[in-house]
Order: sequence, then structure tokens, then C-alpha cells
Amino acid sequence: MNRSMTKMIDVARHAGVSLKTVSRVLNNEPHVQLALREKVKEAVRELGYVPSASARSLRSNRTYSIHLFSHSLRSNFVNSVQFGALHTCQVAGYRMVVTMLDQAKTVGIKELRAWFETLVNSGKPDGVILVPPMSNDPEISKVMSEMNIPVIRIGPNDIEDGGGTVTIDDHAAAVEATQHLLELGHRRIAFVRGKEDQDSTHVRFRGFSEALEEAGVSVDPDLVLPGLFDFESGLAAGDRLLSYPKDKRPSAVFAANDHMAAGVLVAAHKAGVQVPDDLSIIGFDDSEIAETMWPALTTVRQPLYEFGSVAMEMLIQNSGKNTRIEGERKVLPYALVWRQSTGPFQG
Amino acid sequence: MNRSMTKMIDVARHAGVSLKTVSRVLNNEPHVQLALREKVKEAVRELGYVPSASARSLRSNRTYSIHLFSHSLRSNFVNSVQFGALHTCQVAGYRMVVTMLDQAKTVGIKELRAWFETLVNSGKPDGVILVPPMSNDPEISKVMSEMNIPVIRIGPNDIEDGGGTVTIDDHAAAVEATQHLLELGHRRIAFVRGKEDQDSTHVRFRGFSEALEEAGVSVDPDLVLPGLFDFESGLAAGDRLLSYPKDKRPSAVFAANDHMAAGVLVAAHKAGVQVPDDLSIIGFDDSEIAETMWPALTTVRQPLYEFGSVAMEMLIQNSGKNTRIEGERKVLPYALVWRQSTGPFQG
DNA sequence: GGACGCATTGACAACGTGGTACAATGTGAG
DNA sequence: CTCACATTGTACCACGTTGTCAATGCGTCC
Repeated sequence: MNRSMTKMIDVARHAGVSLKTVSRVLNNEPHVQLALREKVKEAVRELGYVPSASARSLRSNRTYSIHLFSHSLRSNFVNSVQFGALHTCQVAGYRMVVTMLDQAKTVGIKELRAWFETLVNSGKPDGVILVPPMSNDPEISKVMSEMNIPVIRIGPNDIEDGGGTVTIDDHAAAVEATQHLLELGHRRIAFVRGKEDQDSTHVRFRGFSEALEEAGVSVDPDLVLPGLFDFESGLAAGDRLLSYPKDKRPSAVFAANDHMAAGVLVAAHKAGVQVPDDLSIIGFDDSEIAETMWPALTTVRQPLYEFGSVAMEMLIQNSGKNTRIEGERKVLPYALVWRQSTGPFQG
Repeated sequence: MNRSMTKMIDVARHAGVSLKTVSRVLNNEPHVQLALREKVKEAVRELGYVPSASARSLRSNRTYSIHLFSHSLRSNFVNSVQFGALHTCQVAGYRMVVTMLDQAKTVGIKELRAWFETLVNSGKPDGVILVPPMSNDPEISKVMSEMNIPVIRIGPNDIEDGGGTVTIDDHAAAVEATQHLLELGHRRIAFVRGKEDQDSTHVRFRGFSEALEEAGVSVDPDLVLPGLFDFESGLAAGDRLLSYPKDKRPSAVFAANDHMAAGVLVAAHKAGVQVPDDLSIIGFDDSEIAETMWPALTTVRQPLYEFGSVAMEMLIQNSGKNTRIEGERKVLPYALVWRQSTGPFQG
């Protein structure tokens, strides 16, 4: 600790300037001549000076840290986003703090506010990234905006609320996935929904329905099953679908994410149903799991890493200026990834 | 920001005591009567006071934050550890900062030291958790100990170096996994190694070899394949093993982790080899993937969540006292999880 | 040439907490 | 009654940075 504690005043003395001048150089403030700037920067290099984060944030009310809020880290989605965010974060010299929002503690908006206030006082983040399902929660966004904390929400389809957004076009992606199955000749296509509190569930289902209708195929309610975005609910949905009599069974399944698609795939294996010959399966996300299944899952790739990375970039760009990020909305490209779990309809 | 900025002096006025008394109560110092203590605590509650993290850490050189260092977040292992650590961390009112160590930047010990100094000066963590492969790197541990930062290393089998350790008994676990296969009647058993810079690779292989030898079976070098702890290397190993002529093939495979076991399983599927009838496969870790494969993987469960949780607990307990955590070593229980990928040897 | 504007630089206070030093009180024991 | 000791308060400094404001230098315009 001791040896390495170079302070700003040391840099100032070393460069033969005042404390304030060093501060100006480090913060890229104007009113310092170029020659002096260089001299200071060299002194910083020579001494290996690093500003003290605590002193800085005490004085300036900035923490140089971005919080990632999630319910759980144990999903591929959150994980990939986190990875992208962290990468960008570190390059910019910020810290990334991971915070888990305990659902029990945030039942009401009052508890939510109290919880956030604790968080904020103890070290107000320069920005916050919200992943689903929190990115859909209007109360959370409201509280954050009241506290004047810039927020980027990942994944939501609504445009309304405050803060920035990073998404794909869920609707178009669902349409394209469905058309993929239609083009392969499938007509009886099942859909496994995700969690109902996430609007991508609804948007994807709407895309699915509309694509079917456009192709002159009506949606069979028996082929629309509930799901929770996890493996188990996919497995349950698969078991259910395969328990139907042969003529009632679907020839293809569109699951709202890869974990559920994996569940359907395992259900098929258990039932001795060949994939893709007897049943085509398409997922959504392009999780790691999609590639490690057999057969590998056809899916819609969401740029999860980029979600995190872009969100972080937006926050860091914004940080410093005290403007709130209002309604900025980035829509990133998705891509259909055709692997082995989908194939032509076998009359 | 404004409204919520309650300071210590506000609490003092509200409770009708002096600033110093509040400070004493909050820091659990002696010399305050119980009644007064309660009064202060109530004032804290009423005002929703939260100490300013930056002021606190500026003054006391503690940050109330723990860093988790990893190379990548994209592995089930790191992820689960992170989850456990975060949970415990938040309960204790600490922050968890995730830091990715760029391998390019840490090639030499000099760069490593410079990198850490930046990190430390900008906000010295109260503790650091190292996951593999960093927990095996003696240079990292050395640098941390020079900087007087408490470290908990997760997973290493060596006892030597400074800092605390949280592990399972890798050797015993590998022996047990191998015995499981032996008891099922298998004699030609392959082993897929992990990364060579992680000592669990070596310890697990030693356990495997010793169990075989004890059973009077010698290790066939052709059945020991390299691996990188990832799906692809497992797939390659599986392809290789199944390309052997029938009488040279193993009847069982022990992969040093689940991702590689999943690769072997997919290789079997591709080759039309039935699991477990024609080939038994056992993994290691009990990753999420183990349960989502078909057939579900038999594996050795490592208590990953607990690794993180226990490591965090040790750090937080230690935090405040300035003693370093020396040689504390917690060995947590593992468990053989028998699922569907292993079965009796079919003559 | 003097007044003025503007860019540059510096001196000093302030952020909210923890620590030190000591005074002022209350309380019980010898 | 006195002394020892625990409790509580007062007062101030320190942590390392940024913000405020004044001082300086320099060129420009009347």
C-alpha cells in the first residue's frame, strides 16, 4: 500500500506545476497549454500515478462504476451480456459491479425504492444496465429515473419509458424463424412461450402467429404451450406435445429460447422421436447450449455480447455529462442460424 | 440525489446525540450504553441513513468491496462460483466487483504487478477471490500478498502458497468416479485430460490411474487424451476414441469435466454409438449441461455455489482485522451423481 | 497608454467519514 | 470524600480529490 500511494500532489511537484493543473489535465479540462499537458502526463507515467477512486467519488459524486442488475446470474443470456459489458467497461477504466435484485425484497415499489436508496447512497453508480425481466419493469425504471441515474435496458420491445434501450427486432426475428419452418414444409407448428412478464414472449408469439396467418395457416391453441424460459418447462412442453395422438402432433416446434428448445429435444429423444426427421425444433438466442446438443439446435442468434458491450458504451459516453439518456434506442441485427435440428417436413 | 443524502450529522441531531456517538455505534466500538445504541440505530432506520462508501473508504482505506478475478465469465464453473459469492456478498452489505484479467496484459510478472497496482490504487479491494486457472498461478498470489490483499483461491490442490483455499478433494473424487466405472464392470476406460496449467488436471488423472492400478488394470496410453475443458476438445477426443477398431475402443470414458463429457457424448451420437449401452461416460463438476444432455450425464458434483459463498464468507470475516488469511484451507464435500450416461459393461 | 477581455494558473475550501485528544459528566468502590 | 473508570461530548485534523474564485499574464481595442 504505502510504496505505491502516489498522490496528485506528488505528480504536481514532480512536474513543477500546481495541484489544480494536474487535476485539469487528468480530467481533460480546457485551459491548460499543450506543453504543460504533456509534461504532466509524463510525470504521471513516470510515477505510475493512479487517482484514488474514493477521493474522486467523494468529491465529485461520480463513482466510475456501472452496475449490472439481474435476478440471477445463472442464465446464458445474462451471462453473455455481462461478459460483453465487462469487457467494454474495463477498457474504459470503469469498474463493473454486479448486483442481484432479490425478488423477495422488491415486491412493492416502496421496498424497491428503499433498496435502491441504500444502494445509491452507499455509492451512486454512474449508470445501470437492466437485463430481462427487470428491463420490462416500469417501476424499476421509474425509481432509477427519479434518482437521476442513467439506465440502459436490454431486450424490451416497448418504446415508451425513460432510459436507453438495446434490443433486436424480436417481431421480425420470430417471423423469420417461423418462415424458416414454413419453407421447410411444416404446417402443424407448435410454439412454446416464455415467461409471461417478459414482453419478448408476447412479441415473439405475435410474430409467430402473424407469419402463420400470412401463410394461410391458422394457429392451433393446442399447439401453444406455456413455458418459463428454462430447460424443465421445455421438457414438460415436449412431453405434452409428444403425448398427443400421431395426427394431432406437430411436425415442428418453435421454442421462445434455446433452453426450452433443448428440453423439447430431450423429450423427443426420450420418446424415440427422430430430430429433425420426425420433429424439427428451432430455438432462440443461440446460447452455448445450442451447439452442444445433438443434433445442434437451429436458432435465432441474438448478439448478447454486443448487447452488453453497446449498453456499456452508451453509459460511459453519457457519463460525466449530466444529461439523462432519453429514448435512445439501438436495434442490433439478429441472424437465423441453421443447424441440424430443423429439416424438411417428411409427409 | 439531494433528498436522500442523509449524513451522519443528521442522524446525530435526530437522535439527540453527538456525531462521535453515532460513529461509535455504527462501527461497533465500545463505550456506548445499550439504550443509546438502540436510539441511534432507530434514528438510522427512520432516516434511512446509509454511510457514504466513498467517504468511508477514503478515510479508512477499506472499500467494502470484494473483487472476483477471472479470465472469462463464460464457463459454468466461474459462473456458479460467482453466483454463490455474490449472494453472500450482498447479504453482508459488500459490493462485488467482477474483474477480467486480460491474459495478454499479464504475460510477465512486471506487467501483472503494474496492472494490479492500477487496480489497487484506484480502489483497493478488501479481498480477492481467484478462480482457476488463476488460482494456480503462483505469481498472481505473490503479487497480491505483496500488496497485502487477502486472497482466497478456489480449486487448487497445492497447499504451499499464501492465502486461503477452498476446494474439494480432487484426488478422492477422481478415485471414486473411476471406481464407479470399475464396479460397473468396465476395464478399458479412457481419460480425457483438462488444461495442463491447472493442477486439478494432474490430480484427477493421478486419482484415475491409482484407482485403476489398485484394481489391477493398467493404464493404456492410447486411452489417455488431451483436452482443454471445453466442448470442442471433448468432441475431438470422442471422435478419436470411436475411430479406434472395435477391440481397441474403450467401454467407458472419464472426462475431467462435464463440457468435455458432453463432447464425447455428442461424438457417440454422431457415430451411432449407444450411451450407456455401448459406451459409458462420466463427467466432472455437475454443470447445468449435465442435466440437459440426453442421456443425462453421470458426474461428480462440485459444490460450486458453496465455493463462492464460503470464499466470500472467509474474506468478509477477515476484513477489518488486518491479519492476512494464511493457509486456511476448507475442503468441501463432493458427491457422485449417478444419472443415465453410465451403465454396466455389456460383454 | 490604459482599460478590457480572455486564457492560463494557482491558493484554498469542501466533500463525509474515522481517528485522536481531551474535557465533562456520571457512578461505584475503597 | 476521593479516586478510578466508564460514558458521552467537543473540537479538530486527515484522507485525496474537485470546485470556486482570485491572481496573473498577454494581447487587443479604443
